[in-house]
Amino acid sequence: MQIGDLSRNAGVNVETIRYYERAGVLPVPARQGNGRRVYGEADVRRLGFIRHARDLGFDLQSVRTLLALQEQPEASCTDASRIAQAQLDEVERRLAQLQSLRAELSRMVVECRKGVVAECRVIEALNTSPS
Amino acid sequence: MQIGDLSRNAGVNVETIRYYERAGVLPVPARQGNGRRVYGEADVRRLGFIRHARDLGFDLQSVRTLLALQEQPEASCTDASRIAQAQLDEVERRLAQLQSLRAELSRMVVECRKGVVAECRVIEALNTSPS
DNA sequence: CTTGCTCCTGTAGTGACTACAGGTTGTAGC
DNA sequence: GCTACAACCTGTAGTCACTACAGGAGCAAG
Repeated sequence: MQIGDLSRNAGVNVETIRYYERAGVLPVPARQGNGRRVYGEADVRRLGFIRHARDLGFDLQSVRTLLALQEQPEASCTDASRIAQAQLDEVERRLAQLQSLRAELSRMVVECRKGVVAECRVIEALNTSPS
Repeated sequence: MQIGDLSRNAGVNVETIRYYERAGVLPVPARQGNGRRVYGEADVRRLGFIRHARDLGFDLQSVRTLLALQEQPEASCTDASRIAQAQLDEVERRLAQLQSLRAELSRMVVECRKGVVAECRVIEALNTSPS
């Protein structure tokens, strides 16, 4: 599989794949005789993981940590647990934040009677200092 | 009021205020004889609006639209509602994914505590998701 | 009159991409 | 074999929303 196939299979831009390699979240792949990158199924899964983690708002450093967690050998279960716990705390924090965002956005949308701007709850909500 | 006061009153970085001016979300202010920017209460409110919108995840283009709408009280607020709804959809999508990640991380931590060598399924947890 | 703060402009750095220039390789049709 | 063209390569620059810093000017207090 070369980079274009990986791109189609994982739904990730070719340029982004090369960027992830430079950023160290994708392993440096083998090359064909002509210099082209060769990938396998594992790379498709890894890319899928990276995209989901990114969509959830984790930065690439956290992605590196999560990937390392995935690759922890049996021996370092304590380490793995500690890393997982830290990520869990972060996820909980992010969940709480998103839930309050949702509450506010949802209130804005529900209360908007789709009338004139003068009575618009969306605009009004933004003019009110955040709770 | 000069830029430092506005910064303190609105809780926004001085550099960010100048950036917002360049970006066209804050109006170009009057200047004192010495070239310093002069602001009024309206700017404090506008900055509050911008920060609140940014905190809710709206990008500056959406902020520009919302600000433009705010200045036309007789216009329809359909646009504002649409922008807010799009943002709400995005937040709900992320919430769903984060909840499945939380479940997986939590399972790993619990299994580690039990002394079981947890088989990490973070990648699977994130690959078997919607969107 | 020096110290120190705030202000000014302009440029560069950040993270995570995205796009493009300019060159090489592989393949398909003639 | 020749030509066209897609897919690949490297390297650099642009995007967004800031943030930081260099280098200089203005002003107030000690």
